[in-house]
Amino acid sequence: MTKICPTFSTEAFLRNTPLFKSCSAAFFTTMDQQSQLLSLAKGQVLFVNGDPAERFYLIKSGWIKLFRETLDGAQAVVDILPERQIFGENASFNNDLYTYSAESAESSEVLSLPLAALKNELSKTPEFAMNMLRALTQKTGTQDKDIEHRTLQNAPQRIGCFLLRLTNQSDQGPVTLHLPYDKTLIAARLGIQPETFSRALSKLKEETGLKITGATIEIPCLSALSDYTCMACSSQFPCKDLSTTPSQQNLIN
Amino acid sequence: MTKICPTFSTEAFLRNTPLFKSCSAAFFTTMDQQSQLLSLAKGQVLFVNGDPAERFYLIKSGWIKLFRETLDGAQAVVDILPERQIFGENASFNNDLYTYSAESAESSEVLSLPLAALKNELSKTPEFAMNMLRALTQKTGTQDKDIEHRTLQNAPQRIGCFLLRLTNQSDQGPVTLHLPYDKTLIAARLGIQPETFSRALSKLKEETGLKITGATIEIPCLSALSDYTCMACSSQFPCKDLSTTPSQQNLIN
DNA sequence: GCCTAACATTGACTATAGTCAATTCAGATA
DNA sequence: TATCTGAATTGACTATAGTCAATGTTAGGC
Repeated sequence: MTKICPTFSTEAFLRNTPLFKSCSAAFFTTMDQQSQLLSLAKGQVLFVNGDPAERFYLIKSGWIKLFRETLDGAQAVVDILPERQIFGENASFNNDLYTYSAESAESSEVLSLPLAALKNELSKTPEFAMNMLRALTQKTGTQDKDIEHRTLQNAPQRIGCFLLRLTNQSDQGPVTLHLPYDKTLIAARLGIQPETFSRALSKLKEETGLKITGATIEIPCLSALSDYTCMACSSQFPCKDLSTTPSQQNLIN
Repeated sequence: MTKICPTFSTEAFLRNTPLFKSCSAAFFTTMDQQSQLLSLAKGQVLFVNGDPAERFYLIKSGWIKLFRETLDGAQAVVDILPERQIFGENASFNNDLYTYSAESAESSEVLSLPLAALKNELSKTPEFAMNMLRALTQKTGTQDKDIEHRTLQNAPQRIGCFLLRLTNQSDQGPVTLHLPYDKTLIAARLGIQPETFSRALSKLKEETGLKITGATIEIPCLSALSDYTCMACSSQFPCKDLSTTPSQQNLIN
């Protein structure tokens, strides 16, 4: 096993990741032996859409941007993943070709793991396959939500929704939160241009009384924000698809 | 088994549906015994988002619209499914609650089948679980594509893409095709208002030389259409995610 | 602590899509 | 075949977001 950080245990990290909780001992051993821990600078590209795939990835720290781009460089951000999320694994059901491009959105650490062993474990351990089905189902649910929001919500509402999902879903009173990554990146994630994002955030501020200081946002009244935002959503705050546990958890949206 | 049509065999239909090809004999028997064949009029609602779920559905004929709607009635169409597609099955990984609403887009026939038996079979037959994973992976891929298109393509391009995906992907010369369902519904599927759809189709006609007669569309030059349309897509025509077999197949996009 | 590059904001203008209302058209039904 | 209803189109106008260019702002590297 290639370790940049000698005190890090791939096996322990995998065992602590809920998705893998039912995997076999042999799986953990193989993964540990064939893993590589990669340190990525911001902007570093891991693979691009259509590349042949032998490995999938598990995020140890940082943020990974998944995107697709056209010949002339326009790009659509498909997702931005936080730690403990995997990506590239779907290539094993797509003729071993990646279906999107992946780059590091901040300096990040990811584990590179063998795809073949993953697929093997899926076919051998039904409980793991069920967990993977559960994870994938959650993903399609999130995508449905994204499609809905891009159809029904305007830019300020999409931003409001993004903010609400950063809060602890059981919060009542005023909340202060810190944006998890660049505004430009949030904008891209929401399918909005940076300039529009900036103006839309101002609008949202006027409409719902936010207090904004750089990347820190104070929400004096959650219900004012949710009234404005969730008006154009099929689900009301608190969001049904999120747990009421800490906000970081919910970034896995 | 409740049969409206006495000559129809649920078991045979399931056995001929690729997704179920690895299922156990017991599964087919249970499904056959507990199935119901439903005839749905256009506009009939099968279930709504958030309903408790005991059954999933397999389309025998027609088209089923999956959508989500806000309190004030605005709706986002998430997908429109053709025959042999299943839906509602994801509820079994969402606390047995449906994640979208479903209604018949044309007069349709669907098989209603027990969710519990599906979940049981998934956990018992790894090969079936793998097939389901493959199907779900394809679905997330399609959704990624949709998100990309809503981000990067304008209305005429989205329509052009829709048309190209109706063609046999190996076609070269002029193609004549028939729209599979109402223009209003196509518009909704693409996230466009009907009026905008109408104008955008005219624009596409001017730009790429289509000939339009009601729901029949002649494409004199495929490459003119794909040049115009795929310019704003990460993938070039013929679409990588479609087989080169008959067009009906590709509606499962 | 200063400098710099990337990020963020603002202004002015344009492009695109949405809305509302009025017809027109086409397919199903009697 | 006449009628009726929902679908489709068109026009006029509005709303929203995108583009391009200039200018602030800020965090990290030296």
